[in-house]
Parts: sequence; structure tokens; C-alpha cells
Amino acid sequence: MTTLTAREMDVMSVLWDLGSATVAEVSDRLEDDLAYTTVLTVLRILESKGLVGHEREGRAHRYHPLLARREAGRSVLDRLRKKVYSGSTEMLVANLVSDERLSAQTIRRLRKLLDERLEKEEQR
Amino acid sequence: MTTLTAREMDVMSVLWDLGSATVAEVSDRLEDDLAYTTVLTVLRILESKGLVGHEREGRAHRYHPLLARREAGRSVLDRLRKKVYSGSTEMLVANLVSDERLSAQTIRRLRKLLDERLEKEEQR
DNA sequence: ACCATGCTACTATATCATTAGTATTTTCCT
DNA sequence: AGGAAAATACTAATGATATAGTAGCATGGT
Repeated sequence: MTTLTAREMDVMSVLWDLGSATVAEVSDRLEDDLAYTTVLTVLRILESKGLVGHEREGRAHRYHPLLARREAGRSVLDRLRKKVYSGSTEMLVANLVSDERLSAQTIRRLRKLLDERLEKEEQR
Repeated sequence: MTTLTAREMDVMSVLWDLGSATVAEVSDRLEDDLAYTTVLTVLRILESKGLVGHEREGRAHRYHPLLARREAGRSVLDRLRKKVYSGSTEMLVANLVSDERLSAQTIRRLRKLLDERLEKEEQR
């Protein structure tokens, strides 16, 4: 299972958004003002866990994610559902849609998503 | 913000499910076989963070959650949305409903939830 | 009233997370 | 080619997490 620490998630977030990034680029995008070497250290830890890779680019290293958003999200959601919502996806979603500020448009799109899912489910 | 560690979440999970529990009860319910004192230590840390409280019961202490499921869930979801899904609730939910094994019934209930939410949204 | 048992209080330790400094290497530019 | 600028490699300190042992206290049963 893939568990990211808070800081690791911050860094992965930048890589996901940019596709790939050098240490300096990651450092720039992080909210907190960390030392350059601190960011590098986090990236190396992520690499040692097999969650990012890198290749040379000029004198710098360019890092890219090996772990997909989807995978990372799934492992968090899975745990959240189990531990916080007693295993109930329904409670999780209920909580989610009632807390977040969602536009009518977004809600319609989400409903459509469920409709499509329902069709697939019923034709099995 | 309320950030629970993995183990803290395990323990809170038991308290949420049972309403309240003694150290022994929590210990029993945990998947991992931890020493009694380990569980006690976690509960004391949670108490020091203001997330649980306790009262005497015979010679034991009975612990109860002060942090609600909802709050805990929200803080995780919030972070997840921001960091993993670039702020998009839609992507989060899409990911959620396409990965989880949901029954047709559950999907219908979730859709109903959205419908209700939509009405509220439109009458404003 | 006593004592065995279960519980807490206090303490301890290993590991992981977070942060960053210093030394060294690389490369780009003139 | 040589040097400034910028990057990495290595090292390390601090703090949080996770785990549990030991001593001592309290209480419930007989």
C-alpha cells in the first residue's frame, strides 16, 4: 500500500500538476519556504520508495511521478472509508457533497457520472 | 487543522463505532495485536490533542471521541482534494465511484442525494 | 479487611519524518 | 580553459510516531 506523508504529498502534488519538475521548480511551487536541499531530500526519499524517477537535464535532475494520482487517491480514500466512515462509501459521499461548495453544474455532472455507472452496473 | 496519524485513526475508528470504550475494549477491536500500554499511550496522546475525553468507570477509564467523524473526514478529504485532485471535487468523486464496488442500489441512493442537493441549490 | 488482578502512570527506545548544512561536482559562459 | 553559479551528494540534528516495559495504585470479590 502506498502511504504518503504530508510533505511527500505536497511534493507529489507539484509533480502531478507539472508532469515533471526539477528540484528548483518543485521548491518554487511549494507553499512553505523550504531549503533547496530539503526538497531534494524529499524527492530522494520518494525515489527510494519507487514513487518518482528522474533523468538528467543539463546539470539538473528532472523528476517525474511514477505513482499516479489515481493510485494515491485510492489508497487514501480506501483508508478513509474503512476507518472514518465504517466502510460506507455512501456516508463518505454524503459527507463530501454536503460539505463542499458545489455548483449546480458540478452536481449535474456528478449525477450524470452516477447514471452512466448505473447503466454499466445494470447490464451485467 | 486536525491531522490524525495512522494509528490514531485506528483508535478513533473504534471509539466512533462503539460510541465510547475502555482501553481494553479498544485493544480488542484493533486489528493489530498491540500491548495494552501502547493503546493507552495512543489514547493519552489523543487526549492531549483534545480529540478524546475520558471519565472513570470503576477502576478503568472510559474514553469517548471529542472529534466527530465528519470533522475528521472533512480534513482528510480537503487535503486530498487539494493535493491529489488539484482542487477538483468532481475528479475526486469520479475516481471514487469508478473504483469502488458499488451496488446499483447504492448508486441510486447517491444519485438521490445529489438530486436533493440540486434542489436546494436551485431554490437559492 | 485483605489481597489478587487489572488498570494507570511514568519512562524508555527504536524508527521514521522533517529539515537543512557543508562539501563536492558539474556545466555553462566568456 | 577557467571560474562563477548552480546543482547534487553526503551527513546530521531535531522532533514526532509507534511501541512497550515496570512500578505502583485502586477496586472488586471473598
